[in-house]
Amino acid sequence: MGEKTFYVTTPIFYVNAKPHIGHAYPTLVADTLTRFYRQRGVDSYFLTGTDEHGINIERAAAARGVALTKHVDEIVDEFKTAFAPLGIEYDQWIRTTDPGHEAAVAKLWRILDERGHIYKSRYEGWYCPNCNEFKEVDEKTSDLVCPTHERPLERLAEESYFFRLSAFQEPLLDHYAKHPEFVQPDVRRNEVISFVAGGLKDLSISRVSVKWGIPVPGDPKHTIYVWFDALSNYITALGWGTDEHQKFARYWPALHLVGKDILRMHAVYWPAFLMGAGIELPRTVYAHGMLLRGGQKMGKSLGNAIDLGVLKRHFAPDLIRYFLLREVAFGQDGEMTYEALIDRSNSDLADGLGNLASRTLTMVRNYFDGHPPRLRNEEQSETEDVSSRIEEAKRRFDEEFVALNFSRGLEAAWAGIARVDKFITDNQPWKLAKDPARRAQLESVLATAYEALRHLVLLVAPALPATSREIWNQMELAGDPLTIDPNKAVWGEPIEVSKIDRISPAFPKLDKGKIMAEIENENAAPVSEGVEAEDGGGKQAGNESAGLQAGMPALPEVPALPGPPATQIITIDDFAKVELRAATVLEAEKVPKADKLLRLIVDLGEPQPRQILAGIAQHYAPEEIIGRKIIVVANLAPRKLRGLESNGMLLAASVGEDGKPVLATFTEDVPNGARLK
RNA sequence: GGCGGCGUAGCUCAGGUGGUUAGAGCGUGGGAUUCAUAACCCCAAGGUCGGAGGUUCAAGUCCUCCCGCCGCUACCA
Repeated sequence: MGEKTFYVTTPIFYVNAKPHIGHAYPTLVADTLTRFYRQRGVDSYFLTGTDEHGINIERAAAARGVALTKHVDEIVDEFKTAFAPLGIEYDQWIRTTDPGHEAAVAKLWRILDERGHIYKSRYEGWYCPNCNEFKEVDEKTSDLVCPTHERPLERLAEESYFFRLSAFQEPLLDHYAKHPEFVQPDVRRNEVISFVAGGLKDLSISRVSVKWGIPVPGDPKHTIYVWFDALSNYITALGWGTDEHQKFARYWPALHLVGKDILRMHAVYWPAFLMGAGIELPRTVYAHGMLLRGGQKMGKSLGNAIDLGVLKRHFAPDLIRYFLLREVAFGQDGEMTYEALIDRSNSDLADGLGNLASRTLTMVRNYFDGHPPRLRNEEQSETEDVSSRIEEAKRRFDEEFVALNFSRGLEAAWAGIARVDKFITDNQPWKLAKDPARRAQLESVLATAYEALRHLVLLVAPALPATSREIWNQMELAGDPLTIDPNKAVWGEPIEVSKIDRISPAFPKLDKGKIMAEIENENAAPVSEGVEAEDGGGKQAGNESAGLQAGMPALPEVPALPGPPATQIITIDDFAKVELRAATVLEAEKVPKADKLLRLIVDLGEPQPRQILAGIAQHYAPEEIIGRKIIVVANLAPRKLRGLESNGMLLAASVGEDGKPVLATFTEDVPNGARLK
């Protein structure tokens, strides 16, 4: 290990959703990495936590009729409770409501202000409370819903402080160029560079209409933008900006694990803030992929979410962790299904590592009365290959884990396991055991197998902390495998061992049919356990990047209370302003050079047919829409799109993940121009 | 539309700077074995390496075009 210290962070989780596998994923990875470095003697620190400010939290608490602090406390507890059984051992759980954090964020603000990176202006535009982001939408034509959430946007016209993000375009590009490791994987770096090269606008970093947050220093009617608040956690947690900044000096800069959906905040905004304040940038922002099911993001609306509650009831924590590390290429999207989980468990863990331990220990117990034979220095050309393969596995494992290629690292370890299995089969110790004359050979074979297993268990310990300890104990070895550096374990060195007697499978074989049936039963009759619920609405349930509020769904239904007011209530007068009319499509054609646009000529019962444009070209061919009866918003302000004027908007349902449009129509004949009310 | 990436055995994927019979794991089929969680070990698929051209003595591996996916971004809804 070259590094002197290691500091890893997960996104901090936005407390308006229940914990789910999407939160657990980067957290398990961070935990594994921390164990990996720590096992190798690197001074390591693992930070996770919760993001608790913002308008959404404010509203959710209000909807529940609960005090804000009580509300967030309860949800934080839920997160901690959900993570505990997964074997996650973080060093610190930061909360953005921690007083120390709030003070340090204010300090960061003051520094940026003093250095001239902040100015006061006025913001007018549309805001998505789910993203906590301002959206650029065209109000004349838009539905005014957030493109990622399909939730209504909110109109904001208020005084706001701005961060001079635009001034950091060149410094950022320069940094990306000089530090290719700063944004990973490469694909993501390309995206970030392309985004920044496209020009940066100054960033609104305060809100006056939000109270639940950190006040702007010197201007308390403003509240600091939640992302500014949240991102700062990575340094405030270490005591930056306070008298207690030893950890900051010791551990910064960090490896930030983030979901690819919140990459921009981490790879553009965050380093710009830090540059502005003259603080060293993170070492790496690594964007991991999303967990998929059936090729699609997990989500309740699709009914395909993998549920933490179900996972915990049926599968061991080590298996969940191993699966995510081994099956999913970190940095790429990955499929996660219960079936695949069971298959991995059976083939890799039960038949692989588990069975190797089992057969080795059983023979030691049966042939050597439980006392593992040790290697002798005599000729053992046959075993030399085994030891060199194990060393190779160790070397590759470390190389890949440092590069965050967990899947490949584990592959290397398993190649080592296969080599030992083959060695045992080739040498047939069960036959040697029947011939007293070949006792020495038997000893050599089992000593080699046992020694190889010792090294392999050490190697995989960060990925299988609980079960590696279990196997280690069954091997009757002294100490804790998670505190022994595999690279310092010497082949054949003297070790402390006691008599082996209790042997039991560390990874019992899983009955796929049975487990799948059980899971299906549960899905049919959902068990009410807090941690498993996804949100009630929106398309973005389960899988969004853990935390930092990138599209976290709103709080799930609270018992005995109606759901939070995700939609604005309007009066009948508001509705009356909208003039909906029946119409018939007379002509339709694709608009050149536009992916989604169809140009329609519609009969609204008016003297002249109208031209309207509709963004449905990806789902409706012009010919299949001609002649259809549709519903049009007739009094929408005219709008030019692609140089063509649109005089109205057709109505369509937005269905599914990608908002596929389905045209609204009538089942009975309706004259053109008939008003809907 | 712009930028980036992908498309290799049933499935998931490896295949720096072009060069022997294109690989691995899983699944499947056959064999061998019995120490072990019916596990392990051995053998097998004969895959137009998305399609079409081109460069080259030689191309999954370079170039051009096309098709199909995906991401970011713009436009749009």
